[in-house]
Amino acid sequence: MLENTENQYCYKFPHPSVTTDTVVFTIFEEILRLLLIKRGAAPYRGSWAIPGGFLEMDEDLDDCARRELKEETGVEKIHMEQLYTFGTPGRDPRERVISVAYLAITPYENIKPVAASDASDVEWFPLNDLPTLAFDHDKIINIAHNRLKLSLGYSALAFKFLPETFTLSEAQRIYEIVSNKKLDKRNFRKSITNSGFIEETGNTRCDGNHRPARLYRIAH
Amino acid sequence: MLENTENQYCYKFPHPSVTTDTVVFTIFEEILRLLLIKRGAAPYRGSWAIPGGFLEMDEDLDDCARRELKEETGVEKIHMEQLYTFGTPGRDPRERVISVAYLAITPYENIKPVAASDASDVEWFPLNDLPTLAFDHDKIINIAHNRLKLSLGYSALAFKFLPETFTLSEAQRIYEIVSNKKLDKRNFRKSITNSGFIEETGNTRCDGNHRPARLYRIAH
DNA sequence: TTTAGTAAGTGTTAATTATACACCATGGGT
DNA sequence: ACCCATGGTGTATAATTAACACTTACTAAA
Repeated sequence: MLENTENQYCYKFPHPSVTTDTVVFTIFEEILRLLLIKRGAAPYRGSWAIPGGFLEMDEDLDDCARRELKEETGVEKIHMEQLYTFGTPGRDPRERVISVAYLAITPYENIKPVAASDASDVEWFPLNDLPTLAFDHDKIINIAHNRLKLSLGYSALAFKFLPETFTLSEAQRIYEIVSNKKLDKRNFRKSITNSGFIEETGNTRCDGNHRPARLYRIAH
Repeated sequence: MLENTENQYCYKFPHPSVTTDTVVFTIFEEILRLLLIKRGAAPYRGSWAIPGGFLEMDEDLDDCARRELKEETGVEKIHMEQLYTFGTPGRDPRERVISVAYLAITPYENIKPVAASDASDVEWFPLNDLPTLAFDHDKIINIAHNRLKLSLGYSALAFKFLPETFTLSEAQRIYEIVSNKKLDKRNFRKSITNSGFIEETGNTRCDGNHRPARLYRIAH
């Protein structure tokens, strides 16, 4: 950097902007949904987009993703992981923008999104019924969905959709919805209890006119 | 951007630099190695580092990674994929730098690295015997190695170490070296020929006083 | 209090996939 | 012709995955 006078930051070579953008997934009423904001500022003012914004100079990428998500939607304390970085020239009409995309997952009940900052609205949209999106956000969402499906088997990612305690039937529904495949109840329970991902809490919960279900939590 | 006079690029908000850095793997003499450059300029002048450099304003991230690799080492026409983006503040002493890291794989015979540009030297180093590295490049290499091992089973990545045609014994050696496990010859040949990744060329090659080996190539 | 309804919970068998293991084939070199 | 070195092949067992149906425990309504 060469000088800094009256809010001007000058460099010998041009620098791109860096943003983080986050694809937040949840499941509500048996449907995989994601969190979009309505943009309150240009460009794409009034369009729906995934939440995100510009990196500050003293913050780590992960922190930026969390901060922007919280600022625009109020959402915090959520599972987040880095997904992919998008930087094709022209993807933002203002200037060259490199966007580090994140994948986030939350139980629906855990959060109550509230629009603020650059967002004039926030809403959960079914993944299969999305509005037209700003920038290349459709592409980012596509990659996020692929990652989600791929990781299901190899990781405990699915449990990030569930609250702290949950029943095996609830867990099975998550797997079925994300993978879009029906699973066998007995085989599912066998493999999931043998996986070591989860453990019994010792409690049960009854939510209807039927036998109560045992509650589980993520192990350790 | 606000103005641009005499090679000064000014912005209302500070912008980080963006670089790409590439971890290039090969296998030579049964050892997994990676390509390092000796830095010809500050910071870390004289230290070894993975090749990379600053993003230009009109080029895509993938193109930048290829260009920088070619400029510094002469290496081109090589398999590359995006790995992870590193952006912890302070990782570069000059200014805030976001580095999009790439993973590359090449057959040893395909390329002949030659130092140029900011590199005063280029060399293949055994992964298990690396010098002290500039920046956080040890961390990047670590993540690249993990990705490499993880992807071995699920992808055709291993074949990127091999020339266009290769024998099954050569392929097996790649898998053994990367995973660091000895494999059974018959089981390996069964699984690899059933995987659909490769097909016979119809030719054979003889390189010694023994039966000639059938040659294979990546399918399609 | 009996009955009907609902989701929870449980084992066994068959099919597939992964693992372990040893010898003959084919060429070059002497 | 014989030796050497690597290429190439099949089968039997173990482990894993896939398919499949009934009983249990509770609520609510008759």
